[in-house]
Amino acid sequence: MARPAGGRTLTRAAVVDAAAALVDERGPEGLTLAELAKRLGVRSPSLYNHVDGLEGLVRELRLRALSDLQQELARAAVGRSGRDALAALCRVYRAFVLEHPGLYGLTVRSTEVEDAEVRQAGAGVVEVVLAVLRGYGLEGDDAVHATRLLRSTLHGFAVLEATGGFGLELPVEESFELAVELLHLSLVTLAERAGGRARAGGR
Amino acid sequence: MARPAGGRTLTRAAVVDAAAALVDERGPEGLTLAELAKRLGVRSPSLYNHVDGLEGLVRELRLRALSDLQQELARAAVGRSGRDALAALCRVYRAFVLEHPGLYGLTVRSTEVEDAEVRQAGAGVVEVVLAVLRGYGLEGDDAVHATRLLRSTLHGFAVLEATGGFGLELPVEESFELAVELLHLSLVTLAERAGGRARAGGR
DNA sequence: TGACAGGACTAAGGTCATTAGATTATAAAC
DNA sequence: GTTTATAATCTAATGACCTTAGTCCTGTCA
Repeated sequence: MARPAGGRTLTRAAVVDAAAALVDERGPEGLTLAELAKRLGVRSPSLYNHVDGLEGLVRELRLRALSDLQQELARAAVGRSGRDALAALCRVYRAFVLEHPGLYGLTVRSTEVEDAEVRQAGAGVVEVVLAVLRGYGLEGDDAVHATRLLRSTLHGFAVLEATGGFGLELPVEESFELAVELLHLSLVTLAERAGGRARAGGR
Repeated sequence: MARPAGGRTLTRAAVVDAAAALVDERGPEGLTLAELAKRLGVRSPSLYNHVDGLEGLVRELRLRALSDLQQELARAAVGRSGRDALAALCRVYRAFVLEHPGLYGLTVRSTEVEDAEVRQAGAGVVEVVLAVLRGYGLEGDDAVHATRLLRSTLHGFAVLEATGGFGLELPVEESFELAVELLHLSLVTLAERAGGRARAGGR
């Protein structure tokens, strides 16, 4: 049988779906074309008809992760502003990483080559964060600084939690809510300062 | 030649040294026993005399990374307190990750198995952070929450920066200094609240 | 001087990614 | 309805890598 009889053939989306499930289940090490093919009931060379090798597959997963994350963040932020928006954004971010640790982990891998599409997908996520910060009255350089801080905290917290980095008995939930509150405070402070500078004549 | 003539033989430390250099240079993907052996002028099976396979080597590197990081953090924090200590700690943390991205990256890998030694090495790092927080008057649960926040921010910032996650022209340096300042502010706020709760009778 | 232990080697097996070439089912064209 | 083309699958084969088993040499110690 050189081609399946049932009329049904594999599709790129199906491959990426299965790969996403696999990497979340087994981690980055467990993401192999061999195992993926086995799950799809196919031989590994067949995957090359739908995906450009392992590297291409990872790229595909990265794009999907960023796109999904952006979508969820946007849905959480819409209709809210200020502290509400921040809290919703943070919680969704954390939940995403905890639910899709493997997929999210691929996001970070150093982009050796300049990949415009991946970069743009990343920019989409940043855009949502920026929108929330606009609710604090932050613009320009301050907004960029704040975005970096926010992303750093969220990324760091979620990754450390997902990899078991918080080894204590104290509930992680509380730590997270406190972190969000302190972030809110920081953003308010930053916005006030920026406002002060503006009123003083932009110096 | 089944054994080198010069009387000089390989040592575990030499293997780990070379591995650390390799992973910083080529990233986690580039860390292979084959390449490592080549650099050490030896065949790959010979490495098994000094290290327990690739997995054992990674474990060794993880221990070294945590130990080195703890040492550098401790040296930075000693003799300082409060904001000075915090700033020094943060800068050293960031510098460490930027100088040893590959080595540091191994630190995070999910510890599937409960490895007491690795966990203890991680606890050593946490200890230094806790010591700095004590300078803010933070103790108990609050100190743990604060440690989590601090580690999250530092980890997130450094990793995002090291992997090229901050793709803009705005200087990362400024963002970092601002983040440290806002962290300081958050810690002060948290300490004040804790003090207030204590004076109110522990409620 | 002779045994022994440490450390390097060769040989070999297994997993994986990847390429090349053969085969066939579906779909389009006639 | 038959023919042709395309697309997707397969088998076979190569090369990188990790790992184990077993051999051999060198330095040390009794």
